[in-house]
Amino acid sequence: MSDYLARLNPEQRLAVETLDGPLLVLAGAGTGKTRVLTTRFAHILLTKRAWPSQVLAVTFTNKAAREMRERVAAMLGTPVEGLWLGTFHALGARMLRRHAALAGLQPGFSILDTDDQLRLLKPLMQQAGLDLHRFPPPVLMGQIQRWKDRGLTPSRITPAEDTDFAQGKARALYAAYQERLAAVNAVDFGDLLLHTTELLRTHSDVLAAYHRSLRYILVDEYQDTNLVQYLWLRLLAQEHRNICCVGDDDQSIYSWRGAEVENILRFEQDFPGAQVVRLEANYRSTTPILAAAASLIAHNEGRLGKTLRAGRAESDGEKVAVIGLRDSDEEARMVGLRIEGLRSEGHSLAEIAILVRASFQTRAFEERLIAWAIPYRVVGGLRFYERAEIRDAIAYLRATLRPGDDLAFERILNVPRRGLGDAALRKLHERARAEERPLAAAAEALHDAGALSGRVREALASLLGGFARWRAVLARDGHVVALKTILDESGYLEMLEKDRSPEAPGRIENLRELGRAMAEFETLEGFLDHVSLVMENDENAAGDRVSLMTLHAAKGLEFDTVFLPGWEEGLFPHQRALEEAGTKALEEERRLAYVGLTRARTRAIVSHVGFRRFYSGWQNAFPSRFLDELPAEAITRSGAALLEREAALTAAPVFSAAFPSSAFPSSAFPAAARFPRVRDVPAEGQGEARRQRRGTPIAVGARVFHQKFGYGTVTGSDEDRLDIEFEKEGRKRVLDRFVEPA
DNA sequence: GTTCTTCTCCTTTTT
DNA sequence: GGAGAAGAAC
Repeated sequence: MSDYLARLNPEQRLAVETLDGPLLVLAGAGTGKTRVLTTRFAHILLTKRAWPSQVLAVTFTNKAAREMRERVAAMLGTPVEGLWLGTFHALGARMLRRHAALAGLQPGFSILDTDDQLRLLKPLMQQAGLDLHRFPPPVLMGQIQRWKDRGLTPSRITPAEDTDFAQGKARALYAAYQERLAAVNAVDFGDLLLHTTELLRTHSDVLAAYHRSLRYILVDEYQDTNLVQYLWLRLLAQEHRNICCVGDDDQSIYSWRGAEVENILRFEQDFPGAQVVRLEANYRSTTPILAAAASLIAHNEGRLGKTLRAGRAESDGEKVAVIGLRDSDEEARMVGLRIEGLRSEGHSLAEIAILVRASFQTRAFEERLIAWAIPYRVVGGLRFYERAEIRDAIAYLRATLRPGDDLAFERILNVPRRGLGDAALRKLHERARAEERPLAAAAEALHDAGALSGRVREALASLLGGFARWRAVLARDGHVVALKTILDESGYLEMLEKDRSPEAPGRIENLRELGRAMAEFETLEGFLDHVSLVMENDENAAGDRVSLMTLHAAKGLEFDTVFLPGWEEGLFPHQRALEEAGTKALEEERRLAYVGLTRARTRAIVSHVGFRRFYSGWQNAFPSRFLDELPAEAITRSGAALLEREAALTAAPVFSAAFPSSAFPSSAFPAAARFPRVRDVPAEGQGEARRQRRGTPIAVGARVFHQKFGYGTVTGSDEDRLDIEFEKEGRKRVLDRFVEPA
């Protein structure tokens, strides 16, 4: 027996050695999921069942892909080339480049970011005569994305599915959007899988070729796949059926991004004859932490069912601490103090994490950690390539490389400011549309025709001249030199150098970093793909620092000590989940709590507060229902009684709509039943004066007078606002106290 | 065309 | 509270 197999427990070994036919590995938190995946991969190669190029291994994050690549290489003792290993999107992009023509694209297509997508969509919506205030482009973009997540091309959408947006205009706009994308030779993230799946569906020869070459399929985090990813996998696996999906239905936390837990729940029906292996021995956490997590998640229905059992020898340990505090400032202080304590006991800061529900919570902790000089890093947030200066630089490169890349051209047309504003852009668009040419070509034509005023003409000439030069530099000296030249000659660098804001030096440094990153690529094309698909922001990655991140970002990580602040109704579970009908959203929140607890190896500290800083003011809060779902024997509670008394003493009878009563089933929270839910704490009561003004309510349809706008008719109302159709001024929304009955 | 002011919004965000 | 967008004023 090879020694890499000997290192596995029996269930892990079964998961590695069951190579023929469909296999679902249900891997609970901390049960060695990554080890199983990488060992299985290496096992396939070492037993010569397939060549590296015949295995498809797919993950969700670049990090997971990188880790798998490294660990497989380590097991084989040699770096492996030619693997189909990567994220869904990276692999989709790779396939799509191979068969671009079949999807109506050229192989050099661009991959758009969110900004670009909206820039493309907006004008289409305007052309359709939509009021962009009533119908915000991001909402439509979201609808289109959801369709793409479900593998729906415009032609597959039925009218019945197109009722949510602007009286059924979404489908047509989606079709127009796809046409525009093709016209500028671009795709968005969703397209990487949508086009590829569509292509495999309709070109049996292409599909057959992949069936011949890809003999084994490995899928990580299967519970997070959406429908189009599922379809893609099923198409690729349908011939040989050697598909192994690893996942945990209890850790499905991305349904809002289109993930369908049903994929994992349905696996045995989708792949008849599938075998299922459960990994239940947890090697990560202590008994109390496991008990707390297990008891919590047991409140969810519709699970595939796993029971984590302690796999560690020294698995006894500290109970989970549940701490109630007065307010969120005190919570931050408590966390900071405890971190200080751990540090002085010699614990490494890198083994400590603060996991929050919503990103705004990080700020309070950051302030505290800064004040006490505790090094920390915020994980997540803006990725490197999402920064404005990086996107600008890339837009310059794209526009240089691809003269037809309208979106890139438009992005930098007036960055830095060169007097080419909206008016000039509109002209370019008109010309471009009339002649069906790219913006840059239209610009050239307009310029040559002498149809522009002096200033605009000069600015445009200089920019177009720049592109011509930069193209030559790119061809002659390569992309790194081209970037430097562009940043210099376009005035972009100068703009940043003149910028006195505190961010400016960092931006310049980011651009240098971009140059360094580019140097690692042979071609600009290769680099551009890398930057939109793979590049991440790993500054601050090194060093002994506390990690601060959202629960979502923490999935897959583990720490000795985990702080879980903000376990309060309305925050966690989040208000939106509470308002939703049914229990689906609430169960996802619970899974998020489960993910949080199971990140901890030896110490978990859960906290909740009575008053939380919220936007400008304060809101009072009540302990999360999840706290009641933790078993008494696995936790120690402190501070809760104090908290309740405090709430009783200070609560005032002001009701706010922010936390509807449905959030607080009185059975679960006696305190909540007795006391009002939410109030503004800042006592000096500025809030009151406003509220008392409610005199005679003004009904819809009433004729009213407004000091500034004159006479009008009320067409609608919302809280203390009235929508009024004014005779002179048109429709406006005003505060009710400024109008009087006419 | 740029700059100042006002209004509006505020969960999570693997690629 | 604070960011970002839209509108008004320059």
